[in-house]
Amino acid sequence: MNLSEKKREIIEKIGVFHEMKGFQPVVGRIMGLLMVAEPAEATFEEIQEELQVSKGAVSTALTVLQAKERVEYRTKPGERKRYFKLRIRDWKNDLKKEFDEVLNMESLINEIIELKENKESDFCCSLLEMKEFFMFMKNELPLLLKRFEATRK
Amino acid sequence: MNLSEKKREIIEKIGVFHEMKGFQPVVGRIMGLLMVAEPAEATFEEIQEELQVSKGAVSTALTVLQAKERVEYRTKPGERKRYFKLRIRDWKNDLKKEFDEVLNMESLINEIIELKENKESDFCCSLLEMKEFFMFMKNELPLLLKRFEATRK
DNA sequence: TAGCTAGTTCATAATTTTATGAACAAATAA
DNA sequence: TTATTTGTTCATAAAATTATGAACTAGCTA
Repeated sequence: MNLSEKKREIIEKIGVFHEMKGFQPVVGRIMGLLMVAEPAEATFEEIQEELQVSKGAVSTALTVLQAKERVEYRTKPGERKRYFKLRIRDWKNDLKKEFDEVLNMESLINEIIELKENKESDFCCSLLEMKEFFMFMKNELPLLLKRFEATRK
Repeated sequence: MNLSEKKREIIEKIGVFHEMKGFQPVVGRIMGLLMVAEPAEATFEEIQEELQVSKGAVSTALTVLQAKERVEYRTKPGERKRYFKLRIRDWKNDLKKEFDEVLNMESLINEIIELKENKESDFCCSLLEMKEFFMFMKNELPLLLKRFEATRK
């Protein structure tokens, strides 16, 4: 493999980025590695050597990544090694999931509003405004995605 | 204070929600408490009693929340106690910050693309498409916010 | 059959995060 | 002045997360 210093830095950066999203450190680093690797795949052994972590850690992380549908593998004829790669072509679906998650906050906000005895308070007015914003976004985000796709034809 | 069972449940729910965003447990619970409290504020002591945590934990968490501009306090004449409350009226600014953060991914994607020797690969094409999507969103999200505000007049 | 290769599993160790509580500070009250 | 209230700070404890490495499995290969 033998990556450049620059690539190693970016792996760390991508790693931290994914840690912020709740992934374990090794999981994030693997995503980073598969981002900068060229071609964009790596074997179990290459991952282990490049990231300097134990077999167990690599195995666990790859299991997580496959369960979350972020990584898949192919094999080559006559070889038993697996070549792991990011399912990056699914990025639009992942994004839709993220949108949904954020927008599910609307139902949480609703629960809070329902509990409030005084719905006229400043606080409650802000909550209502937030709720309306999320309803608005729920509508608009899919339209935005469609418009983006239209620009790509 | 003496909150209902339902409110305690929602505090936990909001707490977990914020843990997912990288906040410490107590920090998340305090945001939850200040969401459901009526009126929407609480003293140091009330927070400590309601959440059953130590003074140190409350103090540290409130420092974090104030540093991140999520919480502020007021005092009442003749009282030394502070009444902490969420700066919920700033929610639109917080949202803008979150938008920016997500969209900063564009520069990270760019760094990766620049490093690639073969820019014709399937992987690189997906990266380029992602990059274009984030550029598109960078443009459209502020417009969307404006349109939302227009509906509120 | 025995010996590799390519991983998986899991008890335990190392590390990091989070919470505690005692000692302290600063302001007010008595 | 001394006591009380309202917190803060920080060393240490407790808990949770993460990584290790040895033992294992399953499929080839010789």
